[in-house]
Amino acid sequence: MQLADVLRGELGTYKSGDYLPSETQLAQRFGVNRHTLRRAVDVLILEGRVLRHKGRGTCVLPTPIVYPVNAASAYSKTLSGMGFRSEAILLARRQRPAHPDEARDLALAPQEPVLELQTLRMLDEQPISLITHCFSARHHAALEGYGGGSMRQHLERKNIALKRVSTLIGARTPSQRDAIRLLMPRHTPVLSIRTLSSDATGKPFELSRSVSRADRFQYQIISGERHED
Amino acid sequence: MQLADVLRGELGTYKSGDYLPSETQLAQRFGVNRHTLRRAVDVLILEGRVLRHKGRGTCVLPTPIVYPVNAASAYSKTLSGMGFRSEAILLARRQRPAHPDEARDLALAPQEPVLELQTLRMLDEQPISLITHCFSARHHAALEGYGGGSMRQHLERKNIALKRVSTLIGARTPSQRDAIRLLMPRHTPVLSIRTLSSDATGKPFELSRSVSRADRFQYQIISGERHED
DNA sequence: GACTATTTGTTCGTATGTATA
DNA sequence: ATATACATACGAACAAATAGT
Repeated sequence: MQLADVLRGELGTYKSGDYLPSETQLAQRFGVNRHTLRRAVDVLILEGRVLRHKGRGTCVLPTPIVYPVNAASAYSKTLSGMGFRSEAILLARRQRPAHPDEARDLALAPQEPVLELQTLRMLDEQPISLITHCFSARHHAALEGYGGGSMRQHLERKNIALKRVSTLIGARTPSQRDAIRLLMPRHTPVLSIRTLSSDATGKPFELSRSVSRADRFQYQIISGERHED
Repeated sequence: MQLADVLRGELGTYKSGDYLPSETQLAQRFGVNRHTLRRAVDVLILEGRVLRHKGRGTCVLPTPIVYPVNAASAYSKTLSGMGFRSEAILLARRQRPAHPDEARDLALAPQEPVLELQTLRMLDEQPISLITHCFSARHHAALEGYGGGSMRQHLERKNIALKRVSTLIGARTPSQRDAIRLLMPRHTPVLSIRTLSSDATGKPFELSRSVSRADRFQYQIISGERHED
């Protein structure tokens, strides 16, 4: 822990992307065994400050900034208002049969086809959230033109106004796939948010599941306002 | 990882509270070095399944169950309605000068005294949340009789109806103190929730900060209803 | 209370495998 | 093809906490 403290203090002398001196060199410099040094670096990895690459070295990660995200408005609007470049990239679009719980929440027949869109939300060039939107395939026309950007804005252009019905917020460590796509260590917690939204008629329309880096993302709710996206 | 899988599979053969065979014995049985065995056990510790005690051994923890908590009503009510014994224990009560951000949120003069109450919320004998309530010391009379149980109910008996103003939800790993009080490993994420509530006149009254085991607690928001505790 | 055996905690030395440049 | 750097494993020793005598 002492060694980890020293190393953590020295991280500021590197630029993000820099590689630390090799384990052998650092171990020699501090007069400890390479194992001992590795265990100290393990702490920094658990904290998400550095990343080890076999055969290459240990590189320094950018210090994350925490962005509070207001639940009352769309992601993009809040964030761009704060002067950050917000971007949403469409990663995948596919059609598949609904899972039992999806069918229940979206009021579909079991196995009825759903349209699944997966987007990656970036903030200041840094991945923040991985969002999976799930709609009944009946609505595929409304989602035809979507190729990234704000999902809510896109639906508004199609004259569909969504209203949040329920939100479930939890935290966990990311799956390996999620960790890779969010460029984060597996040991750093993520906020996992699941929302169900209905259209103007009150019928369930969209089920969204998102995974967000908790070290860069906080969920804010201002009461009195309605929270939508 | 292979060894960890084997060990995890065998955990079912122990009762919670049992101690595993010693590291030397297990290492010998699997034909690996003690280090290797320790690294496998590290995985189970990270998963929160076992706990190591120096000089004593490695004991098996009870498998946690996840209880969804509806944010729209008081903790206690929702949970007791589900048939779980919910309990809130008063850990500490003290008066101290307000921190700058507390003074800001509660609209106090800098350094003005605040009353801090810390409670531990248990569910089925298991610690779930650690809550720090913070009030202006001017309200000490209203909190005189409180010795545990639902804070909201207590204030209602004093004719104080709180209204949630804002909620900020994040996730992180617990501090050592928090991990100890929640009887959880430091590597398992916690939900950290910060709320500001005002009284009927709209003046800020209570600032609460809570830390909850994310493996046993989820935050649910049902729209349309007001979310209060 | 002192002593001893047991068990986990930590560090070192050494060797070998594997990915990368 | 080679050197470098991280990944993994083994063996040994000692420290520190615990439990029992």
